[in-house]
Amino acid sequence: MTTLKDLSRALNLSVTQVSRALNDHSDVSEATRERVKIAAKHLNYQPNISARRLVTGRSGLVGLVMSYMSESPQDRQFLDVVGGMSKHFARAGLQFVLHMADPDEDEVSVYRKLVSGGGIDGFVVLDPKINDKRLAYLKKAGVPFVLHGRDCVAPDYPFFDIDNFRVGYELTRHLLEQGHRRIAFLNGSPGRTYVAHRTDGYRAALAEFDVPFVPGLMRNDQMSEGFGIRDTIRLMDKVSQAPTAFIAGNTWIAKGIYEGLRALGLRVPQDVSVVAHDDLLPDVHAGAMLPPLTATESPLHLSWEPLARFLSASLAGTDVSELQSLDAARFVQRGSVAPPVPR
Amino acid sequence: MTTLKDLSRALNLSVTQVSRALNDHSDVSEATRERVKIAAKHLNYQPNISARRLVTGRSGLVGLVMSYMSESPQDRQFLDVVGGMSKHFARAGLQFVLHMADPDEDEVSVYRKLVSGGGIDGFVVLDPKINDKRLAYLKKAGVPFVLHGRDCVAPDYPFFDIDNFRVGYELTRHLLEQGHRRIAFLNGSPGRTYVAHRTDGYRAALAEFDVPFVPGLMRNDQMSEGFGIRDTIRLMDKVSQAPTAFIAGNTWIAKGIYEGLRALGLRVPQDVSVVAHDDLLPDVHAGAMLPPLTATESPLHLSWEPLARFLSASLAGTDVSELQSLDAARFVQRGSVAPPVPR
DNA sequence: CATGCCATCCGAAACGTTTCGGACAACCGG
DNA sequence: CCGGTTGTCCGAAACGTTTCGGATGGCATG
Repeated sequence: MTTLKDLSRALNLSVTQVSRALNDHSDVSEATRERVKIAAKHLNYQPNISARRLVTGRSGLVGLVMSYMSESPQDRQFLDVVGGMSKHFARAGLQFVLHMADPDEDEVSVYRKLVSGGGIDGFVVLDPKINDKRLAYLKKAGVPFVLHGRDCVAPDYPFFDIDNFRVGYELTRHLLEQGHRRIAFLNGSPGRTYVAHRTDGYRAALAEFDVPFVPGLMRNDQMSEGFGIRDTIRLMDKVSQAPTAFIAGNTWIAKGIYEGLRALGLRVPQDVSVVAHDDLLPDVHAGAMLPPLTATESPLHLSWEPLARFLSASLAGTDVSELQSLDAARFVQRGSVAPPVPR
Repeated sequence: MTTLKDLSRALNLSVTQVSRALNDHSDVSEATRERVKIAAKHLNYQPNISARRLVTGRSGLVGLVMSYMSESPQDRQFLDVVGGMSKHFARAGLQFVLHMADPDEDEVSVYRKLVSGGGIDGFVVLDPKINDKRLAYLKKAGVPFVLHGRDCVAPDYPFFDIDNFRVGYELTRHLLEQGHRRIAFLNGSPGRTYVAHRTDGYRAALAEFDVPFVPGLMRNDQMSEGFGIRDTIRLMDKVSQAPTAFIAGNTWIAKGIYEGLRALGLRVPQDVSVVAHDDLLPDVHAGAMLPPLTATESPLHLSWEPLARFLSASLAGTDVSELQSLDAARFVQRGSVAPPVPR
């Protein structure tokens, strides 16, 4: 293993200057900086993390904590999430530590342990809940993190999110404009912030059209095809109050809705309209469904790069204001919406 | 943060003795050991792992390098693999670093880079190829690793493998005993060691029954349903030389074979017999197929725990001989095999 | 020519731990 | 009483990095 001392010997420089050259400090001439960097590459020098961490507070390690819920539909996104993060952190020179927590272990204590004993510089936090305990801890402890999603409208930490209020609003409004008044929303798991944001958008659009909010039309469950099938049938069974249109939280749910409706002998969009939010997941394409599904779309796989970038920049001291991104989903009209049939 | 120095001051002892007391070394009296441990707990002492790692040369980090092949069917195992590893390493007090390599980057150089910083203590290596360059490098560099699979019959490194020779042998032999003589084998990707081992078992069984090996009946491709469908149809199309039985490398392939045969109007097992190796993957259950699939079974998800255990034990200095495990797959007879129909 | 400034460099300390080599006393057998 | 053993202890070095405080020489300014 090559150390700074080896380099300094080889270059006839002090250890100090070599270190400063490699870390792009100010008081080292351009010529020697070049010389040092070339030699470092040539001798295949890699800084010793432990030594660096001992003297600075930093380890060059970033973490992602997940809890293992076997067989949940999210699992299919897992490669995308973890692979994407890892790849981008590797490029930023950070090592990506994946910690799979025991499901019965307290979430916060996992973070605490990793911070105090494991020396992890910062975290990527996914899937925020309302009043998220992890966020509360990380904020209080002053540990850097980046969030996929948001806690509130204007947080003071780095985040990457899409405008889920608008997603809810636009999908609902589109249906309202076509004349629908009983609109069911098969949303995601309760307690998630993005689900709440979409609900807010939904209610805002209803309010604009003076349509009362009917709690029974808002369904919350883990996003899956099964949820779509089940709740479609349950909702359509209440004949007199059955919805004329459905909003699906993602394309898996939408696929379930399609199947549920087909099972009931109903056609999309002639009998019932359907719209969805489309994360552009690898396995279900809204445009390839029959009929093609009208949706707001926003590729989930584009999240990992900015998340990784934001966290490494945050560790490097970049101001929070530059590390916040709120994307708007794109509304794509296809063939799954028609005016409601009168009953 | 309390350090050893703080403790030594408070206890009126040397730093050395405090360290030795806490680490249960021999030459410290029982009395002071107690005294030290109580004080440590009282002052809430946490050893600084960076300092410890600096002096011991260990980082406490273990790595898994994967290359990102988007959309390959392996992706569905990814959560299982990575999640399982992470969980078990966390229990062993090791941090699990996942490195997603750029597909165009040289495999070996990735390892070299990770090793040379004193960064990573050891690796888990998956999916060994014949003449695997990663193994060659790790062996030469003296970096600890554990392999899922084997290089050769009796390697000198820790590994966890199942007896793939026997898998090939038993499945083939079972079909031979039922009278089959033209047996197709839809195996895995070429170049993998386990694929070669299964092929060897297949050939050994054929030889015992004096059945010549027909190269055209051995098909190698990435394990997927599509492979099963395609090659079943291609093989059955050569009417006069069509196989009377199929061996599938895993249950995805088997599912493809079932579908291919159904598409051709052929029944299992009346017209064609099928057997497979079953990794007990989460999404396709051999016993739940129609007809239930006769298979050798060996749960893949039981691999991760021993792999993690072997690697951490290897790092702790346990002898290699105790860190090698070769499991036999269990042969389960179900309803997918019948004697061949005479043509 | 004296002064100050700038660019470039270096020695040494520091981070907190483990461990090597030795010190000191007490005790034992001869 | 002596040599050796045993049970406790300690000082100091080492791990590889960053960084503080200064050192040196060249150059322009007055």
